[in-house]
Amino acid sequence: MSNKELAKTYNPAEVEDRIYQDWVENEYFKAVPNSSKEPFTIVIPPPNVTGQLHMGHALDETLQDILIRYKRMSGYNALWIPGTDHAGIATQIKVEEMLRKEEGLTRYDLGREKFLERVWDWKKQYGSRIINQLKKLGSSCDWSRERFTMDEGCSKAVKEVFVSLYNKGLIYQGSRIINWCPHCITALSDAEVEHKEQAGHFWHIKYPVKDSNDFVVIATTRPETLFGDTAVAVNPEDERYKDIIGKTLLLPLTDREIPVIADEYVDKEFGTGCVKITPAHDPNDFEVGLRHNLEQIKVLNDDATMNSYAGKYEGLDRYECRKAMIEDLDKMGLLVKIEDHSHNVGECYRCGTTVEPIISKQWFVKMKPLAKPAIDAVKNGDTEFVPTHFEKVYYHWLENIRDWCISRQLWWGHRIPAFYCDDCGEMVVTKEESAVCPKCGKQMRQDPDTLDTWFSSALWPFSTLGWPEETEDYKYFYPTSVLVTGYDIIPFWVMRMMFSALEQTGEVPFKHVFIHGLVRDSQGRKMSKSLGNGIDPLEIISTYGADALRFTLATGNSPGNDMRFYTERVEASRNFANKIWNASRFLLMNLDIDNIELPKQEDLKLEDKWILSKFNSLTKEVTDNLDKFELGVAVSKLYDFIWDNYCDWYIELVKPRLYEKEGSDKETAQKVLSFVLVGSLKLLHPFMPFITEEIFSKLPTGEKSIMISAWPKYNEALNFADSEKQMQIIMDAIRSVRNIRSQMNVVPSKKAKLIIVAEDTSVFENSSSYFEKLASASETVITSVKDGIDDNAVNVVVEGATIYIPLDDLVDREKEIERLEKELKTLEAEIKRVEGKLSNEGFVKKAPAKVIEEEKKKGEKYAKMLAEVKESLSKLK
RNA sequence: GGGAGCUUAGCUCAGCUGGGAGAGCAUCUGCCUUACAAGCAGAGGGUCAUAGGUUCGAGCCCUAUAGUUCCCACCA
Repeated sequence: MSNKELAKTYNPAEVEDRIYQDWVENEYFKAVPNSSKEPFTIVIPPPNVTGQLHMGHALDETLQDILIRYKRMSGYNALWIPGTDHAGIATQIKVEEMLRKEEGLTRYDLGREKFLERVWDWKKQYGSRIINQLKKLGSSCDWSRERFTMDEGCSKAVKEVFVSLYNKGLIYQGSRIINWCPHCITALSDAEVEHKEQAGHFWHIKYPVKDSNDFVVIATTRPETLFGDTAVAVNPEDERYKDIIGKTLLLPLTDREIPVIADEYVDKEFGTGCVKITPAHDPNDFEVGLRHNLEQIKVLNDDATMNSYAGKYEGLDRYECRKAMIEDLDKMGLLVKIEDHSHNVGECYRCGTTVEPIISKQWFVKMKPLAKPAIDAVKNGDTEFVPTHFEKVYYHWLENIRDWCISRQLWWGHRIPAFYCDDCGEMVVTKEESAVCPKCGKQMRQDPDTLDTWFSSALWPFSTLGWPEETEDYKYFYPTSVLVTGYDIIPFWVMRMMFSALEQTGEVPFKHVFIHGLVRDSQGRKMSKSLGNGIDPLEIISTYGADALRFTLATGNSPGNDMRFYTERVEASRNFANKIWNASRFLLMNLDIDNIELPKQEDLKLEDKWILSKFNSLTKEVTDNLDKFELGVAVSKLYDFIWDNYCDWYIELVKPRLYEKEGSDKETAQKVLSFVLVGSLKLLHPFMPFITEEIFSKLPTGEKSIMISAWPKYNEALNFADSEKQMQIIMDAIRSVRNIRSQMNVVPSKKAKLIIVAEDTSVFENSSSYFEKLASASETVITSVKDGIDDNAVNVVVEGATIYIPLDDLVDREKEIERLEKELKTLEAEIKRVEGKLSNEGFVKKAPAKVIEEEKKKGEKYAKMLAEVKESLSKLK
């Protein structure tokens, strides 16, 4: 196949990898600081190394790549930094699972060091897998800058931030109620706990009063925490329990005695009005405990089995214990009743295990002082959310935030840079690898815990640019331009990047936060492994091509909204790619010019001016939409323009000119076709990079690659409003003729004469070929007089003209009368509406002159058309 | 208990600051017209959730209601 010829259908598999390779080899993705250009920077939301590409990533990366490619073509120094996240818990769980399945080992069998080696092996394998998958999508990341949250630079940033926050008193160690996952055996932050409605029970249990036959009844949803009770509380205002305050209760199943205390916290109306207080296992009880100086008794081991405080139940799992003790309480006559009760239960966001609130010594970030500037930065517009309503979510989180528990009892992650002296108990926080006790000179032991994986993610926008060093990259590319991410991780990530950046760099990390929704299945369900309803983006790419996938994800979707994904939509996208392919194929078959340039103004014919003018405004609109993050709107305008205006109308209109042997008309048509195609390809390139590049390479543009070519600019000289309007009338006329012919069941092969009687014949000047080509006209007469037309000719009325089609032998009189009467009715209704509007005093007084003028024109137009229709009807009858 | 989003054609969704409702798919009719049947031409189909309000004018702004989805929340 010669260089110019294209295959009949577009085959993405044949071109994508080759083109991507080419881009990489030419280093088109690479960005280096250059003070003569304005930077445009995006850092990728780093996918987890555990994962593989799913539809959510595909959407996220597609949107980013569209923005990056658009800005790169627009002359910005566009940098897209790729990378992956070590994903502390997620990865550790995966590797532990693998070890257990394949080798029957636990991490403890291997020991910390060996285990970490295995995780790094895993990371090498899977981290590169996801990077390769990103490339399949066409992502134009600067791969020379690929980062990992645990690489040297990021680790350095983590230590820097930890130490600095610690020194400022913004990081502290303390014993608090935290969320504990007994499966992952680690503390979790509030954000990592998902609350789910669960059907549970209310167990009503008698606590006997000491030296009395009396008892109080408490209601609990977690009876097993009874062993940690150190008081029962009632509301001080509660008349029912006034005289019991201060008395001592015998805690069932134990030999402990606990007091009855009074505390405002208790709601008289809820439950029995008596609350068991378990300071070590409930955040509220913890607070009550502090107020009343109660002992904190922890009854659970790290794996949620009962400890020795549970007496004979020691060693049982929390739920087994619950079952056993309830049976025993029942036997003892202490169980009053069991009520059904649905309540929210916290689950680990990684493994789904029910989380236990447990008192534990952990590291925390003090949030209040950090939250304030982060709120202000959005309030004063330094960072803007798109769409803006997500700012509310953001504010809500930050305004109600509690201290962030950052320590994790995991091995995989950034080790907390705190060191302890086993001899004197001294603690040192330092960036150094090791520490010697400043008091007794002994080698210190590093904190075994690691940091929340989001601690390093929070630094991502600046740690990836070399911070804390004042690198050229950092100075030039920071702050970044836009962050693209799903609304589901605003609290995990966006918020934390905001306050971290403000605290560390004194600047917001990005100017815009572009939020997208979730990709759901065809029934609107979340795609998930357990449901098995996930659609693999790579399979879609191999069947339909990356461009079709990207186009689908970018189309019909507005910022922040979820979208449904189904293959019929991808097929439509693939068909669009094929349409462009064939239009280009057609052009190449008819192209004998060797450069792309605009013809001279005087050579332009009506249709040329029309398409150029349309293209010109398209350029403006698409650019405008992209600047406003309206990617879905932009891409559908491109679709309509290319398919409808360019292919279905313009190409058809100029075909006769192309088939001429030679001449300026032919050459002009070729030039306009090429110019508009190249321009359209450029506008489309961010959305469909591969096919646009492939076609571009076949066209005589003299440029090396579309991805580094210049973005089209609006050009006032190409604004032909009059031609657009004239063409519009002609197109309407053509459609009307087609419509009539179709209604009369006249096949296209049956040509018929057209007589166009126009008020102003210049509107239809030189339009004969259009009608012959597109409206099956055998010949077209354009006249201003209505003489000599067969009374039986079918006619159609358009703005400023009536078109007669002598189809005598073919016409069904009855049908034609019916059609005209219908037409008459609609016109009358229209006129009535316009008249009603114009006779409305309020409208005439208050509406803008432009709108009134338009209505008046419409009225005149309809009146003329109505007269024509009436005349035809009277002739037929 | 708070908060947010959604409700537009049979289905999935667009609709930018208020000025006569659109697309894709599906349906029906006719076309293999030398770029494309993954195509071309034509057609049908919508009291824009409901009820009020503001306005000369509301799918769009305001209020309430219903349905739906999601987020947040320490009522044991």
